[in-house]
Amino acid sequence: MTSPPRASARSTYRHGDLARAMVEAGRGAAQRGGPDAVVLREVTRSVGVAPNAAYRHFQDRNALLRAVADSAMASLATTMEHELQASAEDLPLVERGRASLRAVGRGYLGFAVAEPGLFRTAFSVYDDLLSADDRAAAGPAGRTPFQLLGAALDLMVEGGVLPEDRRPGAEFLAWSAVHGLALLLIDGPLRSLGADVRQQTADRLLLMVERGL
Amino acid sequence: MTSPPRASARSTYRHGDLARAMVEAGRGAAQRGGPDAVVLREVTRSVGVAPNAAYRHFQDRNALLRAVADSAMASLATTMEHELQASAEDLPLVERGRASLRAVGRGYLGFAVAEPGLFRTAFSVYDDLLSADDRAAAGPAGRTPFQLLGAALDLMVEGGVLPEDRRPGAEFLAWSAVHGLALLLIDGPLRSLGADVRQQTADRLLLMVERGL
DNA sequence: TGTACATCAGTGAACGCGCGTTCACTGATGTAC
DNA sequence: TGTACATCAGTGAACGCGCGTTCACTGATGTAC
Repeated sequence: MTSPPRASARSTYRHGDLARAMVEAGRGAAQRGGPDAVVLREVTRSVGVAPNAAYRHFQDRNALLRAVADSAMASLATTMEHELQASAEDLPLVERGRASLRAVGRGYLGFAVAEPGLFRTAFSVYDDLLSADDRAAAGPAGRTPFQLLGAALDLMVEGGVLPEDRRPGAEFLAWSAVHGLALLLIDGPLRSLGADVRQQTADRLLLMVERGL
Repeated sequence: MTSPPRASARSTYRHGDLARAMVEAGRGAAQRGGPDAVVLREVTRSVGVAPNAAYRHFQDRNALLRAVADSAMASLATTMEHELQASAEDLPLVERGRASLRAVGRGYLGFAVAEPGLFRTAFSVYDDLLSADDRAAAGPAGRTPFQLLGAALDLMVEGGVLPEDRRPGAEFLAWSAVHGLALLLIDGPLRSLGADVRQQTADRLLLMVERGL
C-alpha cells in the first residue's frame, strides 16, 4: 500500500508497467548474451514500444542495465537461499557452519552454470553491490549473496570450526575461490566439462576452502 | 633465420612491419580499456595507416584481438617466470614446491593488479589458450601461465608436500582461487584496497590454497 | 649494369548498420468542479 | 452526473556517431633477364 513504486497496480494504462516489462525483457537478453546484449533499442523493441519511451522510466541505458543486474543478483541470492534451506536444516551446530558454506558455494556455482548470461550481467555492474545491503539485489529472505556467505562463515565461528581471528576478511577468500571456478566453468577452459566432473571439481574446491580457511 | 614471419627484417618498406606495430598499438589500447578498446579503426589510426590496411595482416578484427590477447598472455607468463626465478632458487626440495606455487600466484596477481586491461584482454579470448602449449602465449622460457602452475604443483608432489592422488586437476583449484581474487581486485568490491591490505589478502589466499589442496 | 615487369602493402572512398539520445508532439487517463 | 482540464506515458522523426568491411586503385619495391 505504502511502498513507493506500486508495480502492477494499474493494469491497463498506456502500457501497464513498462519499467517492469523492460527489466524483464532485459533479463531475457542478458540470459542469452550477457550484459552487452542488454541493448536499449532491442529491449523496447521486444516490449513493443518506441525506443525513447524508455526514458520515461530509466535515466539512460546504464540505469536499465543496472536494474537488470540487480534483478540477476537477486536471482543468484534466491538460488543460494534455496540451497541453504535444503541443507542446513537440523544439523548439530558444529556441522551447520560447514554445511552452510558448502550450500552457499553450491548455489553460487549452480547458478553460474545454469545462467551464465545472468551471472555475468550481475557482476558487470559494481556499485559495491555485494557489500551494501541493496534490497534490489537480495533474495526473498532479504539478503544479498554476500550477506549469505557472511552468515555461513559466522555459523562456522559459532560452531568452533573457524577460529575467530581468521573470520575477518574470510568472505573474500572463499568468494575468490568460488568466483574463480565459476568463471573458468562459464567462459574458460573448464567450460566443456561434463556435469559430473564439474560437480566433482566444485566439491573438491569447496573442500579446499573449508580446509584452507 | 629460418623462422617464418621474420618480423623486423626489412626496415623501410611501405610501413616496415605493420602487423607487429598493430599488435603493439592494440596492446596500448587494451592496457587502457581492456578487450573492447581494441578497435580496428583506432589501432590503424594510431599507427598512421588506412583502416583497411589491417586486412593485409589480419583476417578480421577478431584475429587482431586474438594476437593482442596472445601477447598479453605472454606478458603474464613473463611476470610469473620472473617471480619464480626470484624465489625458488636454492631451497630444499620440500620447500621448493610451496615456494614455486606462491611465486606463481604472486606473479599472476601482481600482473592482474598492475595491468588490469591486459589481464582482462588475455582472458577475453579462449582458444584453450592455457591448456595448449601456444608459443605466442608463452614467456621467454617458452611456457604458458598454465604450464608454469602445473610445474609448481609437480614440484610439490616431488617434495612430498602434495599427495600424488590429489595432483590431477589440482591446477584448476589453485587457478580458481587466484583468478577469482584477481577479478575481485580488478573489477570487484576489492578494487579500492590499499596495496598493503591487498598484498596481505593475497598472501592469505595463497596460504589457504596451499593448506587446502 | 640497366631495363621491364610482377608483386602486393597500403590508399581513398564508400557501404550499411545499429546504436543511444533529443526534439516537439499527441492523446488516453484520472481528477476537480 | 457531466464537463473541462492538467498530467504525463508513449510517439514519430531525426541527429550524429563510429564501427567493420568491401571495392577498385596505385605505386614503391625486389627480382628476372
